Amino acid sequence: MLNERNLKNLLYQEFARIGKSLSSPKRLEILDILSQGPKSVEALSKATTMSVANVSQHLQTLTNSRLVTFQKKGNYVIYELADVAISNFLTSLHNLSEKQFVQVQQIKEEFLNAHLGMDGITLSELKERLEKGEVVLLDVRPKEEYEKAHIPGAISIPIEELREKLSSLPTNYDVVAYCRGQYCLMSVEAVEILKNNGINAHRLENSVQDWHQFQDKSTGELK
Amino acid sequence: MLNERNLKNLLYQEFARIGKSLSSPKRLEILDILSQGPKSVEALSKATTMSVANVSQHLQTLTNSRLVTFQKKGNYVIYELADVAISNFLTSLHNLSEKQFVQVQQIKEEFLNAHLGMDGITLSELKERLEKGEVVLLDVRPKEEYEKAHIPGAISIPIEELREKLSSLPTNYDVVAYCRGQYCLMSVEAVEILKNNGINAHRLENSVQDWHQFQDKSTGELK
DNA sequence: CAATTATTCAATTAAATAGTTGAATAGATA
DNA sequence: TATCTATTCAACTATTTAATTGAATAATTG
Repeated sequence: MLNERNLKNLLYQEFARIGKSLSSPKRLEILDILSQGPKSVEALSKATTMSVANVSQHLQTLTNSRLVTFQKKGNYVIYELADVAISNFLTSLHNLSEKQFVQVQQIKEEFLNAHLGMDGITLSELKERLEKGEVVLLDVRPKEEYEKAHIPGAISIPIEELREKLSSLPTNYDVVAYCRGQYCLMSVEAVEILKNNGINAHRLENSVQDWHQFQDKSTGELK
Repeated sequence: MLNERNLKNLLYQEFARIGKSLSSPKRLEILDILSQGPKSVEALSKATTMSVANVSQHLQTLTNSRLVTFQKKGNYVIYELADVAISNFLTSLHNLSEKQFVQVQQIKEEFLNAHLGMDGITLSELKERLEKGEVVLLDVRPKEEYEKAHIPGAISIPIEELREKLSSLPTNYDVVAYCRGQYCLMSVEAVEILKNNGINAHRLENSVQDWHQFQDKSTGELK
């Protein structure tokens, strides 16, 4: 019988398929890593310090809830997020989580402190230094995201390619790296790589969206 | 020991607290109902056809993950969403889910078919008829959401108050009801109430955001 | 103050889930 | 063809979870 109650049950069951996928910390970490770009099972296993079999199992539940897709490349199976929308959704989960739990904020700060010398930079500092031509702004997200939208003046070097392309960066400028926002760790990694190679680097913890809001606000004030 | 791995584990555990809350169809339904406004345990129990004890238990997990808050009102305990951001987050979950699963779309359509005579109206039809002054546009979301943003020309009557305020509506105009978008059922209920009271009503399945996008696109075309 | 009402608590059961282990596949290489 | 490698499968254990039941609270009403 397909009455209203049953229809609702069906609908919420479908919604919950995604929720179930997001209910395991390990799966959330896998999704986060995949939001940096496609990865093999083995690579995910290393990055998360989980057994290969376990990662494989998690990837199957993620495949079932259509959050990831895969394709075989020779011996390897390469997984990736099924849609860019998923990356945005994860970001909003992070933000919501921070809003509800003070400890999330604290953990993040401890994490940044652990990465010594992770100097941040604010949006207004960035704007000022960009206008003076003092800094190079580096977008380390996957190319597609950069192409969709980026902070004006930014150049794109996805984190995966940063090590190879270091030479294309000027050494006499400071570099400011950014990615998707506070809980996006690609910019943290980027700053570390840059510093290890003698380039003075800062992390911008804001996202493209934050930048737009900042612009709207400051032009709004001028009126 | 608080090394990088442990920090990551902690962080993803926190994120997963919210995910866990979203992993049960029943809890998602409770959240959806609460996004229409504050409700007592009993009211939620009736609306979901779950036992009171069961609803109470779910509400406790939701309280623990900070998605809902409550306050005692005499004999009753009134629960509500902890933040407006949660309502938006749920909407994006619905949209993501529809994107990933064709069946979600199908279930929705069966649901609308089950509500006989649920005539929809498109954004461009609405615009035309609004300009001609043929229709009254009715926003049935909670007052706060209307105040934050609404489709220009819309009047606000939250679904909870619709029955009492029916008399304030003109009977010689068609009414178009809208709420948060496709999976928001308040507008469905509104159209039913209106029709039952001899008012010719249509449902707009778009959200305020959809309307903005529609405006941007149509003004864009004029350039 | 006894009865009523709304909610929560505590204990139980059945089902679902996460992680481990070792074997099975399937593609690549030698 | 034999061997190696990346991944998946299947079986199992330990936990966690959802829902039910009946009792316990706590505010309200007569």
